[in-house]
Amino acid sequence: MSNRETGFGKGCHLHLIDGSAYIFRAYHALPPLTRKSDGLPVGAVAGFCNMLWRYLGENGASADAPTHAAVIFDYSSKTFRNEIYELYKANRPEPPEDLRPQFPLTRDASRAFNLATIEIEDYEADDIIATLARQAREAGGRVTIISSDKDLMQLVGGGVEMLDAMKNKQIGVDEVREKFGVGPERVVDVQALAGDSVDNVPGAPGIGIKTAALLINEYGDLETLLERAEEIKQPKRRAALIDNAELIRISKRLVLLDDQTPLDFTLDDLEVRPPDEKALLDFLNEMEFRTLTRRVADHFGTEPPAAPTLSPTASESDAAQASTEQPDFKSADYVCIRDLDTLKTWIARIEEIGHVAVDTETTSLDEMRAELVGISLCIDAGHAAYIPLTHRAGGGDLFGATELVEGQLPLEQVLEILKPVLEDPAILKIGQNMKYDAKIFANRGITITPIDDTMLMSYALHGGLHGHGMDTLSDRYLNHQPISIKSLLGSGKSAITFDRVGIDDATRYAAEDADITLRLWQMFKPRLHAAQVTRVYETLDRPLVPVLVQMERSGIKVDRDVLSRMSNAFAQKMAGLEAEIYDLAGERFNVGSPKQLGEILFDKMSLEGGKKGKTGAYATGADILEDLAAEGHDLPARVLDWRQLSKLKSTYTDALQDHIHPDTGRVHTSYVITGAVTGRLASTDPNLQNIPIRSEEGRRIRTAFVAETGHKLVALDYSQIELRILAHIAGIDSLKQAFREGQDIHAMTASEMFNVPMEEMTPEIRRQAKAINFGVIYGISGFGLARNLRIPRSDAQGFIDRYFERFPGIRAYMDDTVEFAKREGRVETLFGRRIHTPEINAKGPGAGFAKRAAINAPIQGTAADIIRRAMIRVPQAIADLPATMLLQVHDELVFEVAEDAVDTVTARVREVMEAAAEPVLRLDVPLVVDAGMGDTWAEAH
DNA sequence: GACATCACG
DNA sequence: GACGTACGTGATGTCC
Repeated sequence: MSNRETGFGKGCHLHLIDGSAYIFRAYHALPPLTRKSDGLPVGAVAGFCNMLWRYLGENGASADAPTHAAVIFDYSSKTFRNEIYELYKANRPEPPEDLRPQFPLTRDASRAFNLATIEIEDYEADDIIATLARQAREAGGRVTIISSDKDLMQLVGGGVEMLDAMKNKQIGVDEVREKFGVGPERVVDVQALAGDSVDNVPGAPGIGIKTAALLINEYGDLETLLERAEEIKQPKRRAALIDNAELIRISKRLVLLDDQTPLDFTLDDLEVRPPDEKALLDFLNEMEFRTLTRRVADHFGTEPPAAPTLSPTASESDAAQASTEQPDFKSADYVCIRDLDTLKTWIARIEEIGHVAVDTETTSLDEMRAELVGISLCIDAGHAAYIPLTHRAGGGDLFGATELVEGQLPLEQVLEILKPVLEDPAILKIGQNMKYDAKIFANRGITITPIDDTMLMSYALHGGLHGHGMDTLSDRYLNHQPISIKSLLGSGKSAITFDRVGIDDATRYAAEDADITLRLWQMFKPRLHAAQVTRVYETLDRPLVPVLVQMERSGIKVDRDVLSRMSNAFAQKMAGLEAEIYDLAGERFNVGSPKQLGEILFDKMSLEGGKKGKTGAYATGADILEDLAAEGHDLPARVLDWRQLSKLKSTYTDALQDHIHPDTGRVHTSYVITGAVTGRLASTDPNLQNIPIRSEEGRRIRTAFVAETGHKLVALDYSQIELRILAHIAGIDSLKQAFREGQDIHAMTASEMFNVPMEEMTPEIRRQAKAINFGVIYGISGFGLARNLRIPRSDAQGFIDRYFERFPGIRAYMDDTVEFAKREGRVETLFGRRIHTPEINAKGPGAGFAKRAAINAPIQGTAADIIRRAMIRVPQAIADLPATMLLQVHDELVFEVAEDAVDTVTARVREVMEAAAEPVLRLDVPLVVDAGMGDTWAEAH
C-alpha cells in the first residue's frame, strides 16, 4: 500500500484522533454554547476546536511531533456489528437534539485545521483506527491514538500508544494491564467475558473484568478457557461459561476490532500539513468563537477577520444576550393571517428556520370535545402570527349558533396546508403543554412531530420549585405578565368560549402565547444541559407525550347502566341511614357537614373529642369516628357508613357517568405529566387513579370498567416496586436477597425484627412489620407509625429503633439524603430526575415535612421513572398486536386486548416492564410484575 | 376559594 | 425541649 522507500516508514509517527469520542466528551464537559447570531448549538464544536488547537500547539514544537495525522469519525450508528448481533449498541440513546447538528460541523472543523478527515460507511471509527495503526506498525512507524476509549486498548503495544488528550495521560501496555488485568493482546478475551452494558455486549452473566482477567490468566486465552470450562471449580462461573459459550464468542467478535477495513487512501495521504491560515480563521469566525479566533490570529500574527456578530458590546452570556437582543413585549409585532399568501410566506420562513412555536386556541379545555378556533405561530421572539379559523359573532340565535365571522381562512384548507409542516421530521414544533395541542391535531388527522415542550423543560429544570404553567413561567423568567384568558372569556356562568372573542383581541392574546413559548424555549433549551437534566427531559418526559395522547384518546369503556344502578342503590341505603342518624341525634341536620356533625357529637351528645387547630372546628375524620364507634356509639358508626356511600355515589357512580363521552361511549381521562413533583403522573377529569378497590363495596365500581366485545382488560402491576428500590438504593443485603429469593418481604422484616422464625409468623406481627416498611418509605416517625398502628408512641419508637438497628443502611440512606438535600437544595432519582426541596432548611414544622418528602422522593420518583420508561417502550413492543394501552395507575398499566392475543400481550408487556430500568440502571433486585385479566377491571386486577 | 374528608398508589 | 408529622395525588361538598 504505502511506498516504504519514500513514504510512511521507520521514523514516522502517526497520530490518530478519535473524533467521535471527543465530540461527545466536549459536549458533556462544556456548557451548552449557542452561536449568537442564530442560536445554532456549537458547544461541542467549540470544545472540539479547542482540543485540536491545543493538540497542534503542544505537538507542533515537540521533538515527538507527528509526521502524519488523521481525525476519524463514526459514519453512522449502524455497522457490520449489527449483523453479528442485532442488539449491539441497542442501548445507546439517540444523541441529544442539540448535538446532532454539530456532527457535520465537527467534520468541517477537522478540515479547517487541515487534518485528514476520515469516515467510512459500515465501519466504526475504531476499526479504521485499528487498520491504520496496523499499517503504520507494519511499516515500522510509531502510532499514537488520541483517545481514552477502552475498546482501543487492544491495539496498544509494538509501537502503538494511546493518549488521553483531555487528561494528558499516556496509555501504554502497563496502563492497559492495570485496567484489564491482562496484556493488550488478551484485552478482547476479557472484554468478551465481561461484556459491556454501554455497548450492549452480552458477555457472560455474573462475570466482570476482575473475574474475567483471573480466568484468562489461568487458562491462557479465551478459546482454551471455553474448551476446558468443565474444569472450573466454582459452579456458578462454570455454568455461566458453559451456558453462554456461544454468546461469549459473539461478544468477542463484537469487541475485536477489524484491522482490515478497506481504505481508499494510503498512510502517505495523511502527512501533516500546516493549517491554512485563512480557511481556519474563516471557519472559527463563522462559528463565532471569538476567543479562539483571536488566539489563532495572534499565532499567525494577523488580525482576526471582522466579527459577524450584531452587537460588539454583547457579552458571551446568554442572559446578557437575551436582554440586549430580544425585543420587549411592548414592541412585539403580532400579525393576523387572513389570506393564503401570507400563510405561505410564514410557512416558507418556518421551513427555512427549522423550528416554530405553535399554540392552538379552542372552545374547551377538554381536548376530546374542543373545537379548533385558531392557531398561532412564532418563529423568533417578538414576531408571531395568529390564524383565526372559526370565530363567531357574539349573541346568536336561541341555541347560540351563529355564522362564522368574515375574513377567516377555511379550517380544512389551513389544516391541509399546515399538516406537512406539523408532520415534517425536520421542523421542530415547540409548545407549552404540547399534549393538549397534539390531541387537538390528532383528532383532525395530524400527528405533530417532532416536538419540544417548555412546560416539560421547566418540569425537568425546576421540579419542586414552582408550577410550570405559562403565566408562572412568563412572569418568573421573562418578567412579563401575559394577557389573562379571564380578561377575554370572563369567568363563572357568564364566561364565553374562545370562538366568541373578537379576532383582534384573540390575535393579541394567541400570538403572545406563541411568542412567550418561543422565548421560554430559547431560555430553557441551553439550561437543560447546564442542569444536567437533558436525559430526563429527552428520555423520560418528552417521549411520554405521544404515548399519553394515544392512551387518552383511546379512553376506557364504561358501562353506564352498572353505574346508574349502583347510584340508585346507594341513594336508597343513604336515605335509610339518614333516617337512623336523625333518630339517634334527635334532630335533622346535614350529615355531610363536618361542622354540624361535630356540634351534634361533641356539644349536644358530649362525647369525648377535641377541637382542631386553625378553624376551631371539631375534627370528625374517619379515624375519630372509628374510635367513637369502637366505644359502642351507634351514630358515628352510621355516619361512617353514610360517608362511604356518599363518597362512592358523588365521586364515582354519579360523576363517572357524566364523563362518558357521547360519541365514544368511553371515559377519557387526562394525565398531567408535571402533576406530581416526584415524577408520578396525575390523572384528572376524571381521576382514574383513585377508583376504589380497598373496600368490597367500592371495588364493585370497577365492574363498570369493561372491555369491548371480543376483548379483555389486562392489568399488570409492579410488585413492591418502592421497597425493592429502597433495598437497592440503601444497599440492604438481606432485603435484596429476600427479593431475589421471592420471599414474603413483610414477613421477613417481621422475622428479622422480632426474632420470630418464618414458620411461626402470625398475621398480626406481619401487619406491624408491613406498616413499618411503608413508614420507612414515607420518612418514618414515631408519631406517624403510632397513629397508623394505633399503638403508644413509645412502642412505635421502639419498633423504629429496632428496625434501624437491624437495617442500619436504611438510616444511613435517610441521613445521607437529608444531608444532600440541605446542601444541594434538591434530591435525585436514580435516573437523574431532580426534585428541589426549597423548604428543607426552613425553621419550624415545614422542615419536618420537607425532610420526609426528601427521603420519599428518590424512592417514589425512581419507581415513577421506571414505569415511564416502560410506557415509552410498550407501544413499540405491542405494535403488531391487537392491543391498546389505556390506563396508568402509578405502578399498574391497563390494556384492552383482543381475546386471542391476551397471552402474547401479557408476556410482552411484562418483559418490557420488568426490564424497564435497563440498560441505564442495573438494579440489585429483580422487578416482578403481576398480571390479571378479565371482562372488567375488577376481574383484571 | 379555603377547608375537611376520603378515594387511590 | 418543643414543635407537630407518616409520602404523593384529585374530587367533592360545605361554608364563608
